[in-house]
Amino acid sequence: MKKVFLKDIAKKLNVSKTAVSLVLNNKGDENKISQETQKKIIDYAKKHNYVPNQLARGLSRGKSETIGLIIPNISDSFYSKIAGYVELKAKSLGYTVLFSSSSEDPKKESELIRSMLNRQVEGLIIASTQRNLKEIESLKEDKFPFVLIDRHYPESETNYVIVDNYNGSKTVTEHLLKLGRQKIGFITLKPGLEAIRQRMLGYENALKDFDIEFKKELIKELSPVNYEDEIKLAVSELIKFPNSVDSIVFSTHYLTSVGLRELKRFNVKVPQEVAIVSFDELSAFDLVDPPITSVIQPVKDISNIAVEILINEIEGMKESIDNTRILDSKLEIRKSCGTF
Amino acid sequence: MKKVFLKDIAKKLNVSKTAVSLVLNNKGDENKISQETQKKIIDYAKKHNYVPNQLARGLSRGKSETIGLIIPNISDSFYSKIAGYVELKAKSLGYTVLFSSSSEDPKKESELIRSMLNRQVEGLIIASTQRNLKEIESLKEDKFPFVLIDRHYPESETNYVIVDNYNGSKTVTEHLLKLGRQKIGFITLKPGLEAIRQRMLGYENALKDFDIEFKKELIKELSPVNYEDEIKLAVSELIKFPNSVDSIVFSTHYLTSVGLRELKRFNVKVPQEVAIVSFDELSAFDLVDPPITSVIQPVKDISNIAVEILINEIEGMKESIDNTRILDSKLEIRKSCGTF
DNA sequence: CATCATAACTAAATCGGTTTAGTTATGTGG
DNA sequence: CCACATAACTAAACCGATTTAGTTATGATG
Repeated sequence: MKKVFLKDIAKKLNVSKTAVSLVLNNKGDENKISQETQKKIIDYAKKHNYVPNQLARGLSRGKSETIGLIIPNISDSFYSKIAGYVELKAKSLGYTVLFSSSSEDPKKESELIRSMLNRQVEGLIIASTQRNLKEIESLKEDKFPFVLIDRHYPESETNYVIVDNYNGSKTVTEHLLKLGRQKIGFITLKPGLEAIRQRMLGYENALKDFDIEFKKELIKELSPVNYEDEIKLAVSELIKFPNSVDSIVFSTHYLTSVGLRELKRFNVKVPQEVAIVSFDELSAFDLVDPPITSVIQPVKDISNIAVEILINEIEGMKESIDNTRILDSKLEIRKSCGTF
Repeated sequence: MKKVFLKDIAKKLNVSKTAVSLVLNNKGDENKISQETQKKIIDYAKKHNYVPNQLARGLSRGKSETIGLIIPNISDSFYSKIAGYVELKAKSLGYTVLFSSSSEDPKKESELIRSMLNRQVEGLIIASTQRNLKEIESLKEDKFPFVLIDRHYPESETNYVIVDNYNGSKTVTEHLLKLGRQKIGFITLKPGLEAIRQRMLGYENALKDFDIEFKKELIKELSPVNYEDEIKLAVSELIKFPNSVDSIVFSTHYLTSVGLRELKRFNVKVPQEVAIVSFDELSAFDLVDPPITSVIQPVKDISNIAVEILINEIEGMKESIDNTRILDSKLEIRKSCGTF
């Protein structure tokens, strides 16, 4: 089964490449190609399974019907869900998605942005490392369509779709406080990320509202590079004297998993001795022992809205929709923080 | 910051496009471009941040340094992990990966294959719906490089990397038998997939080896489209009289999650009343109540080997490595099947 | 009947690279 | 000093589409 090209069709049917191209791009009518000719072309193309070479198409049109999605890590369930929904939504609007993982490395991220631009993507959705302000600003300058998700640059005015990290974190911390917990630890990544900073702030202000003294020792900030090890130390320090926390807030699902594994290894009873809650969840968190109270992020909404904003902008319907969104998260109460 | 093109560089430096192209592709020496000229070009390109347009490059070379990965669903943690490892490995070998999800739809899958070919991918890694034999055969005919992963077409001779589903399933079933379980249910998807068929066969033969009568009623085959609902019925039928199973083998991690959720809703004690085991696991399965005994698939190996085979073939080092692999899975024993 | 509009097309430029098949200038051996 | 090799380049074709700026034939209009 040989590949057919535009010129093959043209030659076989004794028409010009132009005619074939126009017809197959649904521009036959507006260019007054006769119905017979159109039918002839379409039939032939169908019969021979013609599909245009996207590279040639993209090159000559300067377009590609493709958007890029840059995320820190496709293996992380949070981002893989986003990728799934973005792909679905984009496809429904006629776009293909190019994924790539930055591995939380700003340099790689900026390479990816460039590489995607070379591939003529028409827009980008980026869950940024948040250490590429320059690159982002330059996209903005070039008026290149993009939407930040999950993480944004508060110092720069861009499209973004994020969740309300502050309130999500505050709410879940308050939940612990209402249940009578007083010594609440907080395990998080070093706040290079605004999202993480907001989660920390939410935690702090919840304490404040309950007139509980904020203690620096109860906050454990892990370096993003090898937190696997650090978290073990962090957990053990929190549960021991003099900290002896009665509960821990974990700022990502991954930290929660690893942390809980540690708590179990130390034979700490959860939630009796130490209650835990998680910002963001894993699909099995309701099955875990104990089921983990989590702040659930509206993954589907984030994805859909981001794609909508982006394609809206690509297709030039300026300003027609709200292009900065802060979505609410949902507190799913389970047994890991005890009950009323 | 304006984009620079090849011809801009050529014009500015008073050399030909050819020279620039050759030099930037590391073919300066073999084409006897003088060192000065080379340096001049390289310096200018670096200073002005030149990056070649991949579409143009791909179009003219008929290559793209890109491979395609087609999986059923990027949101599924099994496939998202594969995607992550494939991306990593491919990048380390100089290739970019184009992902896409087929949603388990053969028609979509065959569209994706075509669409990827149009994008000039140089090879494909496919976790096929296994209902596209024709498409696969035609790839083979065209001598287009591809590797099947996770699912292969036993009736067709191709490259593939899969796990030993039969033995994995047999082993885990035997494990239940050794623990004295006798009425073992099996919940699976309708075996359109060879992998699933093998898992079922493993289960059956384990029973046979233990002289336990194989009962059709204990096997529940769900339709892949709305198993969410069907599984609830399946679980309830299995645990009730006259089936009253003492254990269940779930054939995918997703079925395990949903199934366990159902068991809990029925207040069935796991593993005391019904032991469960899972083929394939979720990252939190060790934290679940009870921790779930699982057959763990070597996701990283699958990915790495598939990429190696593929790129080996793309780069024409024919036959130098073994191109059909059946990898062993690992039985991770946890508490969901009771203990010795 | 000359003019103009319109229908129905097409030739050729273009996108931004790669690659083939030269060309020119210089040096070397006989 | 001529023939030839070699170094150091370059013009132009090409990849497979899209798109601009025409062209031709026909029919209507005044």
